[in-house]
Amino acid sequence: MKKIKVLKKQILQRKGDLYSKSYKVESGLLRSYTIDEKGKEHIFMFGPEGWIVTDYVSPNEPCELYIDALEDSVIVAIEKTSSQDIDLKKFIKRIRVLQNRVIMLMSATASDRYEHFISTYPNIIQRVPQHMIASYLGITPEALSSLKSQRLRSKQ
Amino acid sequence: MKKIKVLKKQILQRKGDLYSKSYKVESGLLRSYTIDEKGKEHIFMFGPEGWIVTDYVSPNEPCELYIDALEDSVIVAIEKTSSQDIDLKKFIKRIRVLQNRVIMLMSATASDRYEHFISTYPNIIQRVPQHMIASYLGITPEALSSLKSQRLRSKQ
DNA sequence: TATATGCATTAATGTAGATTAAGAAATCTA
DNA sequence: TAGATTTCTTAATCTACATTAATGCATATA
Repeated sequence: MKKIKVLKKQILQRKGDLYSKSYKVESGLLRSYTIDEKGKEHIFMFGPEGWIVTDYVSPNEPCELYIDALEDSVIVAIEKTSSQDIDLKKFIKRIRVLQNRVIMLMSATASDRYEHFISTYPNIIQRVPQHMIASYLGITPEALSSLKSQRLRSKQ
Repeated sequence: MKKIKVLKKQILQRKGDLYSKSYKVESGLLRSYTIDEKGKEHIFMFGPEGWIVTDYVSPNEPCELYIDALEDSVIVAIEKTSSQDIDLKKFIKRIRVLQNRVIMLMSATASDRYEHFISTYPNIIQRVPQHMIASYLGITPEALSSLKSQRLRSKQ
């Protein structure tokens, strides 16, 4: 149970790393993401205070995701092998989130996905740049920008 | 451990059901899917022989997915509460599959997703109608059809 | 303080895939 | 066997979002 201070932009884990850990966020904000063949980043998850950010791979498999800090943060690194923290309900919850994400990507418009995002994670929006929200939603920053101004216009 | 015979089109589980089980496929083919607000089906998973098809919700939560049989099948229903079958590696594997699906939906074209599908599940293609493959890929049957003929043309 | 770098917005143009519609082929069912 | 139903294909049109590019602003760095 070691508490670690990390600075904004610090990378905790890279794709391909072995012996990856889980990171419990005490304060600050982490994210996990991939980089595709075209060099484009795709954000999987934002991890604010209280969340656990991890790449769900078995302890000794090479990991799939990058994890870095979006703000200066204090985190606790947890060994994946220590079984006391393997909470099956967390796994199930994560699967449901991912299932839901797949449904959203297949059936909802970018606009719907944005509405869903701001109602689910209202506190995240102020803390991360727009292009990262776009990356999470699976659209370009430009598309998000015009989507937002349409939204404003239609509300007033 | 009860072995059940189910006929094609038989529904094993509906969204909202409580006390859902896991289904191990001995022979035949199952699928899990959702129906969105517009009434459109989205297939999550095809489950041929040897696979376990389940909705990853906690034993007593209402489930999210429909599960039905695409072929006459023989299956074994497994209680979720029986902890002997809770294999963490299976959960992790499922999460990775879903993670990968999210990446694919966000970064790959329909054509890339189709190529990926046929190389990952080559045996499924002959067994299910095209519109279900399309549903799995997140495109319309028409889009899949034209995509296939383009593919043929470019190969010969 | 000046200059570079990152970020958000807007507009024009392009394109993947949706929608609609119609017809042919295959499969089911009476 | 005949009609109904499901499946697949093709083609025309439409639209959501990508791409490209230009501009303004904020933040970082020398």
